[in-house]
Amino acid sequence: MESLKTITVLFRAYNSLEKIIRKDISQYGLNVNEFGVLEVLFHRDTLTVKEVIDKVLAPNSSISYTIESLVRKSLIEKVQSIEDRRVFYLRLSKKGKDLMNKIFPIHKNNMRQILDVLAENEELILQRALVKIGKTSLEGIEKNEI
Amino acid sequence: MESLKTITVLFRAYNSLEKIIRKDISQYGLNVNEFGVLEVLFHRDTLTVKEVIDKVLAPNSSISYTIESLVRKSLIEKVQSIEDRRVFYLRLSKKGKDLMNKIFPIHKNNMRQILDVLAENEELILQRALVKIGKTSLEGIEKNEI
DNA sequence: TGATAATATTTCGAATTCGAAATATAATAT
DNA sequence: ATATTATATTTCGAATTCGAAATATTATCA
Repeated sequence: MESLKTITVLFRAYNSLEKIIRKDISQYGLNVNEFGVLEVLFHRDTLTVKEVIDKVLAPNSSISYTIESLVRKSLIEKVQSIEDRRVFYLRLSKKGKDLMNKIFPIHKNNMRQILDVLAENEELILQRALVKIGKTSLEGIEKNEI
Repeated sequence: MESLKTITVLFRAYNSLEKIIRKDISQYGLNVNEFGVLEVLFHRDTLTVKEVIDKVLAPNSSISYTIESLVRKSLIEKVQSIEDRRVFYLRLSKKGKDLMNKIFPIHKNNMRQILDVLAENEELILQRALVKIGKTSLEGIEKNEI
């Protein structure tokens, strides 16, 4: 392959999805990063700040701000680790869980509706390809190569 | 399919690519939107503001700001249409062309290096799938359905 | 032990990006 | 021809996001 069409369509797909999500969740007073953090905690229960940062892939300063904001809104709880006091554990509060139990199914429905233009097999290949790209570029970032 | 894994990996892939691009082009004093606009004009010669907005998929206010900034940097030229004076045409200046002729091949190389983890066939399927997703979600945005 | 390096997280000011409303112009309908 | 609607673009203030440096704590090593 020669062109960057893949990058172009990836960016376009991302941007339109993001636009939908942004609009969808703004009615609950959430922005995209906030929703991302909530979603990660919704599925994984307790995580450290670092783990959340690694999953969401946004800069640590942004996530730090986001977490602050979610704590202020009482949607998550933040507890300092006793063994290693650099570390803070995060988890959804009752309020946060309730919100996500309400929002997430709707969100999931919206997203699945879009994804269902793909055949099951197609979606699987898409997933695998995206994972590969994600991994490869992450390596580039870490090794500072690119 | 049931889960939203596809969305997750799409967002991760996007975020790591964006991080690389951001870093890559910041050495030329450009941000991602600026580069996006330059890239579009690099390939299409003359476009209106609206056409650029539709291609980049960022909010018109953001692109307006970006265009302003590129004009200030003398990287693009902006000319009002005579037939329809609501419309402004955009194109790269000499300086902008020179910059892109220098930057783009490097950028392309970096991106292709990442994409080349995929087999040709895999990349083609990825492209098609992403186009479908992009289109479907765009329809959702326009019809205000989701 | 004390110094140095590594890791986790936050702070800070600047830059970017956003959505909504405003402006400018053109197209359509009455 | 005038009013209304539609389209293209910008303005504006607020919110978000960024990168770099700072802080806090732990691990390593001389």
